[in-house]
Amino acid sequence: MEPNYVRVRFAPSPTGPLHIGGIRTALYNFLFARKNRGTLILRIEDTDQNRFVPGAEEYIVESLSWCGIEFDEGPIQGGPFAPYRQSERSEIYKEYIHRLIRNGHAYYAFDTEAELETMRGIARADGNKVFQYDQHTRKSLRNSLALSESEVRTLIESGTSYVIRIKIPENQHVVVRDLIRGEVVVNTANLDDKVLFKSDGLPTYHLANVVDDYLMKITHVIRGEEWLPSAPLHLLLYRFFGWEDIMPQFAHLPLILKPDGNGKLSKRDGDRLGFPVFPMEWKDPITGEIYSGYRESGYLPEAVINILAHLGWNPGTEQELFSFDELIYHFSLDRVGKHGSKFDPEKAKWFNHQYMQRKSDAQLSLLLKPFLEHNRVSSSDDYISRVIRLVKERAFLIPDLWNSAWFFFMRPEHYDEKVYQKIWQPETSNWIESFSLEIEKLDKFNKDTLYALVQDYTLNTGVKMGQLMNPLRLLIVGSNQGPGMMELAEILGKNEFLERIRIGLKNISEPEARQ
RNA sequence: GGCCCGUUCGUCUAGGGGCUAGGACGCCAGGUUUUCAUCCUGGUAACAGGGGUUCGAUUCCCCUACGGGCUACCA
Repeated sequence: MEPNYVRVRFAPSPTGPLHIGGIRTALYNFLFARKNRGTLILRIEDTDQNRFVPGAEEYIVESLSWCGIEFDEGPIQGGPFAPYRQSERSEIYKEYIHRLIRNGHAYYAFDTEAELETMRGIARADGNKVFQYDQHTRKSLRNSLALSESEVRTLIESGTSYVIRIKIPENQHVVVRDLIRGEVVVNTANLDDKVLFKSDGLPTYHLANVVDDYLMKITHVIRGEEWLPSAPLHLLLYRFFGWEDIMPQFAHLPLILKPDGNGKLSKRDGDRLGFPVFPMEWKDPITGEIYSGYRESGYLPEAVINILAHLGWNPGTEQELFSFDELIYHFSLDRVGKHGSKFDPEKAKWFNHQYMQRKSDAQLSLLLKPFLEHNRVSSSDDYISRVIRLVKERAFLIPDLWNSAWFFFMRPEHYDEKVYQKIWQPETSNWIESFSLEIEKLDKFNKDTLYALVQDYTLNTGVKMGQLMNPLRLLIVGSNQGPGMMELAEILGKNEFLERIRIGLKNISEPEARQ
């Protein structure tokens, strides 16, 4: 492997669906890898069997793939450092944890959950303090540092369950160099003796992460800011293993925050505030709850990627819209900000609108077709393209394509009551009737001939443009919406146009035909 | 509570010792349009506060306030 080769990993835990914060972390890793012609690895961190959620790993893989984030190594594609699922690597961690014990950097702790809970209670009672298992308290607890060697041996041999904790050194300054934040200095007096190895025989995140990043030759750890507080612990582990000079560089990303109020974005925010927080719809296998996704809401993956890319990073120019390749070209860790950003659902929609406009008519037609099928209507490709051309600029999300074009494929089933009340006058029916008689006489029916006809009619009768056109629209589409009448009429064709007028005129006076 | 990180328009952000503090979303007002949208033009709006350093600080330093993260045999 070349000395400056970049290897990064995205390491989710399959405890549920990945929300857009996780997607963004994956995206930045992806962009960084591609930018530096490096390797991107997917590693599944499933060392907590209690939090395993069926379907979560598949969900993660599929949503990343929907976003266009492809991995070079991982559980599916394999690779030289397989396996890429931590649950399949448990033997490896045992070897390393014992190395730490032999070197005096880790120790056995036999304290039960109940005992620790008691300690927490005592600390709380004493001025609302928080109990910490650390250099100040470990000597009075049940562990191999406080107990005699024979006591420890007896405990282990009798099958007493234990965890293995790191022995944090006393009063040292640990300096973590972060690509985004600069130097972060922490005194070990504030660090606790984190559990490295659980009583179930599996490592915790801290150990597994460091060991795997080392074994997989990771060069840069790009992860969320929630990991910054444990970075000193990780650095200490690298040091104890003797890997400090080859350990990866760290980059802790600022978090994505709720649009309203405070705190980091969480899974419930989406449906509470009316926007998706997940890339794809997710059904909770236990509660059956459904969380909406960007894909199902009608966002384009390239728009989602762009939205996410700009949440925390900016190119330093005024360019806002990027293709995937442009993103790769421009991306750089030193243009990632330090502070969290609130997610703005409105701007997300605007981004999607921009990307919709950049699609070709053929591409948009493809996006419209499922709606046609769903409504059991069909049309020629040419007809669909003409419709698309007329309505595309109104589409912010994919379903808007159908919502603003359905009347090209179906007749209205009812007429908007409010619009009717507003525009329908006693004379209206007569005007429309006489006007449609004129239309019938038309040899060539298109937007130009129709417009000329309208001009003549209004001129000759004194009926105002709006007095004719608005009611006409109501009869044709059932509301006051839609593209220009002439274009609309031309696409519909003379027969369909007149037919809708006939049906409409017959029905609209019936109150039950209006809604 | 403790430790750590952060703070430019409502939001996403650019900028950086001397600028009319720039852009985008939103919002408001005009224009285009027979409608609703789109679109175009314009407008509104920000350097958290207090001390330093300096000829000069929004920019550098300190303090405070506020916000965020972490504080599990979860990641």
